Amino acid sequence: MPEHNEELKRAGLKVTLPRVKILDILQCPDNQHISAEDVYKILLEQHEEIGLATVYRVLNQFDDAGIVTRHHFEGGKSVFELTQKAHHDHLVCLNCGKVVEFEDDVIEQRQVDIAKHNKIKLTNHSLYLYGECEDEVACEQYRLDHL
Amino acid sequence: MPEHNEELKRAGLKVTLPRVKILDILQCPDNQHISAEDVYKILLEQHEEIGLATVYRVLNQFDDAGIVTRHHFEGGKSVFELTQKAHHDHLVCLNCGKVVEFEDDVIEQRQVDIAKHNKIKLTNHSLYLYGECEDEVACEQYRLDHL
DNA sequence: GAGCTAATTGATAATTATTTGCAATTAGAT
DNA sequence: ATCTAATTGCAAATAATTATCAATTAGCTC
Ligand SMILES: [Mn+2]
Ligand SMILES: [Mn+2]
Ligand SMILES: [Zn+2]
Ligand SMILES: [Zn+2]
Repeated sequence: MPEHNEELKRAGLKVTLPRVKILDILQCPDNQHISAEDVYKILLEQHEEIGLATVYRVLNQFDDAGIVTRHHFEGGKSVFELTQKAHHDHLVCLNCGKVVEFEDDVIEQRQVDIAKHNKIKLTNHSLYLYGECEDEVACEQYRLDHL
Repeated sequence: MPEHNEELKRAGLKVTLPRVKILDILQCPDNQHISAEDVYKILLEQHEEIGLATVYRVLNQFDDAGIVTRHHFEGGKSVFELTQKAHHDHLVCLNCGKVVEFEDDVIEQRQVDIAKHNKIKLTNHSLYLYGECEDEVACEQYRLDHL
């Protein structure tokens, strides 16, 4: 019933429980910029019997269909987010993992100019700013969780 | 004798054949932005008996010492380059793998402003522009080599 | 609604990139 | 020359992701 189904059909993908559940998870604000492994963990918490291989497969299909966007933050694993209407780039806190999104027309335009200047047809780009946020609590909590 | 030795000693690393050979390879203009695996292949061609694990270890040590800079271009594997005096970002041709370096003060400054605006202490960033260059020959050759 | 078929899934094995453990080897200090 | 911590090679171990394949379904077709 929900509009999820429409999105899947438009992409030529059958409406299956794994796909709907994964879309549900991506939908949740807490889970923006989430890894395949973390999607899988949430499914386990929800007692959904969906295999990790399926999670990877579905996320790849969503990526191909443009439903999600894949990012490569530092850390080696891919993270995904529902594709937004507008392009944006990211600030990532190296201490607590917090991700802040931003858009900057000046940077975007410069990229176009640089590509043109070098006679390269620009197809896409990735820009990640890494740093340390001021949220002491979040940073500390993250450190505890991750070691 | 060469100034390689100085760089290694300054980093508190013993001057060993693997390290010197790997520096030699990184030195070569053809090998800017090279992966560990490719460094290893070149060592094989040179009939140097250096293990792949050593290549990874040495590159990590060089990275820690700031001797090399690690990049994560699309493709999953890390690529390394000798750390340049000046920071720069990269344009990468998705067809032939060619890498073009560029510096843009406007973009750099904007990044600083954006980080400040979001109250994050900027420590580093990665910016990669992907596209298709006009070098038909190189692009075709690359396709043949990689499939 | 039954039947059909290509798409999908789960479990597991396989890959790829990279790291680790460990015994044997050395660079560089004494 | 001696000594020792650093280094290396090789093999085994990890981590992230993909491929294989038999069993299960979503979405027609009648
Ligand atoms: Mn985002
Ligand atoms: Mn470079
Ligand atoms: Zn933080
Ligand atoms: Zn090219």
